[in-house]
Amino acid sequence: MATTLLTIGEFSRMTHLSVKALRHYHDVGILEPAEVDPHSGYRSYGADQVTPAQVIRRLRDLGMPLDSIRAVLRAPDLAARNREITDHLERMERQLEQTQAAVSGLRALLSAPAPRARIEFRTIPAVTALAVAQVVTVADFAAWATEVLADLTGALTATGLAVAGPFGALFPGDFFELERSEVTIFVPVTPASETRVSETRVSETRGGVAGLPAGGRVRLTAIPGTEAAVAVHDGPADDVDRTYGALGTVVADRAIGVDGPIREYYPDGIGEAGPPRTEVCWPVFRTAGD
Amino acid sequence: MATTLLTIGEFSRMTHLSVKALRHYHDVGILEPAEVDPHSGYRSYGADQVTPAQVIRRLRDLGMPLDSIRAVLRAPDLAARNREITDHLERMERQLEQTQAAVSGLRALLSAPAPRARIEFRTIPAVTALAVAQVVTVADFAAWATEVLADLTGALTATGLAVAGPFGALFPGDFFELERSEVTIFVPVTPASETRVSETRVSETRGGVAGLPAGGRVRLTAIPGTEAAVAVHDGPADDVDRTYGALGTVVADRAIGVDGPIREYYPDGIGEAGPPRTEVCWPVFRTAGD
DNA sequence: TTGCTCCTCACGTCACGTGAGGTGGC
DNA sequence: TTGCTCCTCACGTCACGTGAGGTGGC
Repeated sequence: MATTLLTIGEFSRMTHLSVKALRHYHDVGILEPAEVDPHSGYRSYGADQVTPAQVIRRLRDLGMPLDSIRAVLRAPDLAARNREITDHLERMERQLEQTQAAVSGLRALLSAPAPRARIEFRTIPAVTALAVAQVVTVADFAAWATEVLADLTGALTATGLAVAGPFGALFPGDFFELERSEVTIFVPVTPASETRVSETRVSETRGGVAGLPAGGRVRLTAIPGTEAAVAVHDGPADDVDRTYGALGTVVADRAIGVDGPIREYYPDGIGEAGPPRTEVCWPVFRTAGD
Repeated sequence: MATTLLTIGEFSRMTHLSVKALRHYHDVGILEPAEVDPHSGYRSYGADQVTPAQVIRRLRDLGMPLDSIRAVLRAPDLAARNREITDHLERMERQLEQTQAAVSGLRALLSAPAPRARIEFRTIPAVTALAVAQVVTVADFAAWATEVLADLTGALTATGLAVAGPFGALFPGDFFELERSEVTIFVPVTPASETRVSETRVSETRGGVAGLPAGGRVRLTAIPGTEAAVAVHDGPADDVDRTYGALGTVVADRAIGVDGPIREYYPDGIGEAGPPRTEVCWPVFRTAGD
């Protein structure tokens, strides 16, 4: 039974998709016309393609990229289809949260003066830590950090190591400059006596710790010490750049910045209960005046 | 007093804007470095540029285009600045509403079968109407329609003409195909006897009606009649394409579509109280079987 | 001197929109 | 035959990201 065929113009009027969009969807294989005249190139659409076209229109209205739409349309079953869609809705939700944070952050920025960060200089000792290091982008950092925290918490239990300080993270300079670099999240531990090793030994024996799964990404690592100018950021994570700005200004004015990753510590722990405080540590070379 | 100068890398770390973004903002004149070395091209930023940079970051997080950000930064006073920002927030709000409509529309589309539109064939007579015709895009239509309805309501009062039927709109085919065309919104009226004129006369004397402001866009116009297949859409405006699809399918199957604009009538009036019903009228050439 | 930072093109991305220039079908 | 619909390039949009290839500064 041949279904009624429609010209691209008729099909456009019926679906409220522009002719240009329909041709594009053909080009990228998202909505192939039922027939294409081999001589003239004229496209013909079937009446049964109206519903798929309407689905496409709504997914585009949701801001879903064409690649994801293709995945939805070609999903082998309802579960896979729903996964694609809910994944996208979650992405949108995260974006909405970011937008809301930007609104309130902007209000704060325009109404309040720049926070004159209270800055202290601190000597941070080297420690042994359970750590995960991976190349991530700024955009992916929050989601990645959540996973890593779960892994580190699991590793603490598995190894029985005692926590020796707050969770922290190392950000190489180019993480902010390129929006992508190898970030380390760590939790300092007191190694049990039988696993206590020199820093060198630790680096050499990465992963060779009882309780750490061999294939996992958590490693027992040496986190180097540093001298740093430290400011506490008390507020939403999205506004941490204000503290970076205030801290960087002071360092540029009054101290000698040195190489080495910027680090953050989370002294309140990291839970879902409101924004935790963040200690931002900017490596410096201390002079007598500090 | 010279403010501390920072390299682009330092400035990037302090503001969490990527180096590439900073160079781009320089290129398009949104954030000019305090100094540029004429020999090496090296950019230097002042510590006092950190706050503007943070504002830019938040406006970008709000999805504000760079042109609007430039307008915000160069606004002569707080009122102008706030106007730019609230304008953008309103655009975002409208987009959010559309997204929500898409979510519920998608749910309906995936769960319920295509509405088997109840279709009737109707002969629509020519009428005289107060009307506004203007080239608009699909994206702008809703906002534009709201304005026009206010104008038409005002014109009804001003002229004292009696309403002779529900509000309606004419959409040429290429409105959907190109997403932009001349749309007409109208309200049929019974001309007072002294202004009653033949259709031809009406066309010739556009605007020459007592009470209509000469410079306004409302005109007394003849709306031609037509024969049409009609389906009623009962639901959100964003889902009207479902009725278009069902109606177009029936027309393609069972009748002879003819030229002429698609029209919509709004028999419940157009208020803020929930989605009004929409009669969608598709021009056809009737045959004996209908 | 090495290695790091910074520089400038030139091109890619994404989902189409905007013409230009031409042809098919009633 | 006219005029409308449809066709295919080729290029533009927007806010940068991604290299390539090269230079400055400590």
